[in-house]
Amino acid sequence: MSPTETPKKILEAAIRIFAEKGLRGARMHRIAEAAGVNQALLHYYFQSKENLYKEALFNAFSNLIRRLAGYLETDSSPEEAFRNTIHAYIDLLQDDPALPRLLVSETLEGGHRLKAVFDRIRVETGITPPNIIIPFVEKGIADGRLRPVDPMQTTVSIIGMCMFYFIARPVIYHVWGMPEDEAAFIERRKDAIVDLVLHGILKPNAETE
Amino acid sequence: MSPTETPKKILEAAIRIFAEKGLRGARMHRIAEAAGVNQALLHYYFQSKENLYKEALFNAFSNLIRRLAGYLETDSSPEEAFRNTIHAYIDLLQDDPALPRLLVSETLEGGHRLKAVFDRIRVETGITPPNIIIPFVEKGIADGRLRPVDPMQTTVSIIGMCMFYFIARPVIYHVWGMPEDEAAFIERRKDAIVDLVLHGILKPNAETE
DNA sequence: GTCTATATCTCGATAGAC
DNA sequence: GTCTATCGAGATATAGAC
Repeated sequence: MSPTETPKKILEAAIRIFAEKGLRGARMHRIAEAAGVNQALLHYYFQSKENLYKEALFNAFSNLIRRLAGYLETDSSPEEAFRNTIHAYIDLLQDDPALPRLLVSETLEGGHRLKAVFDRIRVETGITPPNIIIPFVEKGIADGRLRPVDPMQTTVSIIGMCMFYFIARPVIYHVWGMPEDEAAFIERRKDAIVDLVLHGILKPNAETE
Repeated sequence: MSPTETPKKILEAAIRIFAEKGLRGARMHRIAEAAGVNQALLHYYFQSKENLYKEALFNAFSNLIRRLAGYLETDSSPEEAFRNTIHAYIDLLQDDPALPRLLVSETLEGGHRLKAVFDRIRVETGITPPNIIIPFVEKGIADGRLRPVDPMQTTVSIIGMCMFYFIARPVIYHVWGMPEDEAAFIERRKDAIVDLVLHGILKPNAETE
């Protein structure tokens, strides 16, 4: 295979395995196996497990942030902006189940590596990840279409509702049973979040417009 | 020390360390150290790390569920019921930071042990954990005070908003800075969730009553 | 019941041939 | 660049004295 393919394959396998098992649960020989290469090559290209993990985090998240920022270049109404944001967020998480798992397992480790990753994303792309939503809330309040809610708390609530499903999925399925059709379940999840958020923060007289 | 004290101290230390480091990150000798006992005693009382972990999960969660069920024995208005539930939930998580970390780290491991724990809680206490919220939603809809929302989706949203803060705390603090006063921050978090939920699901004409 | 000492195993990392 | 072979650290678990 072409020489530059090997580190790429290692990185892809690493993202998958780290997402599945977490930093401490992941095994270097499993990553090598998944990438179809020898274990010694992981160290040849990435030196240590720690460093491979950091590279995996950066790759996974810079990808997400870039794609999310693309969805949000819109100056439509608050209704449309929130609907689009929530749909985009859930679609991205659904496309790539590694992301919420990586985020959560790294957060449990203390989050300091994620801090470095966000800083690197900010430097390389100019985007400050969670500040994607806040301007929409502030603008909506200034325009008098949203009630005067706390923009930051609203952001945490929206991201929390979107992510929590992907984090707690095994537990949710155990409690209420595995849905017959998971795609349909996720569509209902989107609608429920959009419904709750719009009724929750739009000014009542603006809701029907 | 009294003989029955030792396993109790081990269990308390185990809950703390497993919550901090996760199953794979936790070290038996650290648990022994935190409990102030010899490492061999962990195996004397609990046989294996796996078994100690299961006992830790059961103890932590049966405690939470019992306390939460206590808060909810009320037949007040939907406004009060939701306010009380959200406040109670966040208070419990704040009192015991181990809980959300245990929940999440176990979910990342696949959640099958948590499944067994929930089953055991149901058998021993008669409570089905997440079904605590659903009856309130159903009753509110039947009474015509809530919009016809999906009770299960609403439950997932509420629990998600409450738990997500405790899961993502290190990341939130990195992005927006550590709050000067965390207790005040958490109070604002409660108010924001109550505000969003009540405006989000109460029937408009019922909101002002 | 509680301790010390140690067996056994697994993993990350590296040396060195090709 | 890629492989085989292996080192050495650190982990769980147990044997056996007290």
